Amino acid sequence: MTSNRYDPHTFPPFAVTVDIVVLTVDDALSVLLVERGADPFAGALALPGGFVLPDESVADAARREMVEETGVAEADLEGVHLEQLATFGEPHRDPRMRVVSTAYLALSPVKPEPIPGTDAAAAHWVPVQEALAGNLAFDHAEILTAGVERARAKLEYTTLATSLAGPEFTLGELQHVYEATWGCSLERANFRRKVLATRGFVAKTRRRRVGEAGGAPAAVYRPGGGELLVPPMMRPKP
Amino acid sequence: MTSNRYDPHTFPPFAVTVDIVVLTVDDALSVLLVERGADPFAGALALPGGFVLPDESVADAARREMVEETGVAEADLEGVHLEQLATFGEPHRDPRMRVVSTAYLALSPVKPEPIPGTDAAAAHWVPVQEALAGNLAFDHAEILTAGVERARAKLEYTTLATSLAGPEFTLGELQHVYEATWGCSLERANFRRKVLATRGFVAKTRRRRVGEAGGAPAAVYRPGGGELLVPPMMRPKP
DNA sequence: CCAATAGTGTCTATCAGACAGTATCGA
DNA sequence: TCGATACTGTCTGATAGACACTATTGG
Repeated sequence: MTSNRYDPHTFPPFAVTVDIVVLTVDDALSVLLVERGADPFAGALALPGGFVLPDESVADAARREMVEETGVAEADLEGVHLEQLATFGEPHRDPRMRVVSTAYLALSPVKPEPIPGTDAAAAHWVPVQEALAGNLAFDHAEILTAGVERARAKLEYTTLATSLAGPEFTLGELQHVYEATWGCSLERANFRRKVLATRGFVAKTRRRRVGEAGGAPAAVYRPGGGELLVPPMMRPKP
Repeated sequence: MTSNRYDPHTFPPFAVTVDIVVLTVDDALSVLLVERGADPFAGALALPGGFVLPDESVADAARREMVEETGVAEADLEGVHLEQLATFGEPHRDPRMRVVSTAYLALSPVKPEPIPGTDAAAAHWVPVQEALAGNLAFDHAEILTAGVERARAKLEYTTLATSLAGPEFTLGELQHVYEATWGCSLERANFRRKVLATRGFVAKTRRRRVGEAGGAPAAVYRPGGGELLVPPMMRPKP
């Protein structure tokens, strides 16, 4: 290790930012995007994010931006799963300067309403498919793709779908989270068997709920406390 | 998005580095560490790494450090699997200045010999268990733990074990890679059945090889080209 | 009544765990 | 010969896929 390589006086200066892929399941899997006001990419859609502050950890910056830019109430952050996704560090990914950005993945059961008068006012939900078909700013299409892939993979071997389904949900809703995220349909009976047979996946409440389209009232469940799904939920081929 | 947040003239400057967790399987799962010459942590063991240069991507920096600090010949990099692990950005992880480090995970089939007269001269292989029991510099114990966890998980659902077993290997050697990485023993017959039944995992060569401890000559295999293992290789509980 | 959703039961193919048994090397 | 490793075969239990059937709601 040559000495100059760690010399604090000669280090090459970088800007470090966080970008957040906030996903939720409505009808389709959707991502929260903000409209850029200034160049470059003025008017284009971008992931919410911003600079890491000098005395703040990268993870703290991600949590702060969640509150500032997405309108998630600080109290609601409890129910939102937030994890580090990957770091993007191509030299010219931002045309103005050298910026290294650490992307985070957030899975939110609710759709926080953009709050007028705040940074979050420019935010709105866009179906992922639509977002990737349009032109996102910077390399945010690549980041979004990585986020969606991570979410899809994690539904296989963790109980994270319960984070997307909300604090309370029916098995039908939980199945819809899987189907919207994976973009395929699952056998109802087999899905139920798998979920109920996996210890710690879901916990039954005493209540039942009637869906919007009628049908028999469904039992209401809560997340079961477990984290891992072994063996994993199988994902169909096509 | 407030305008000052992206003002190139007011951004908080950070140093960005890469740290590399190079793993190989000898008798035990081992990691390449370098002895630090200067404070802080002078004399302590650390992961190889260094600054990202101003015109270099973070991934390129990782590849460059692999060559400069680990003694892997540039040509041998072909056979080494290198992937981004995670980014560590606590404010005081380096006591001298604000450093954000992106960790990479490298899986190498060979043990590159430290080359005298280069940065790699200070490098040597240490069993992972031993490395974690000692005192690594900075937050490198945390980074190493993350690397080992990633490697263990990836052996389950990818064919990456073939990267650790080398360009050519016997099924016994491949099984040893799993056992050393997971720290458990597997049923020989079931392991063989799983590996051979998975398309694209291994490809048979015409040759056979006799092991060090005698025994019948084993068929020699090459990596089979596939990436994913579906369904995954099951990992025993204890 | 019908449409739609919730919930249950069952048959079958697949696959992992366990273990027995044979074959082939070096010493 | 023995010890060690390579390789094959088989039984069993667990589980996923497919599908049929019943139950309960709203309209």
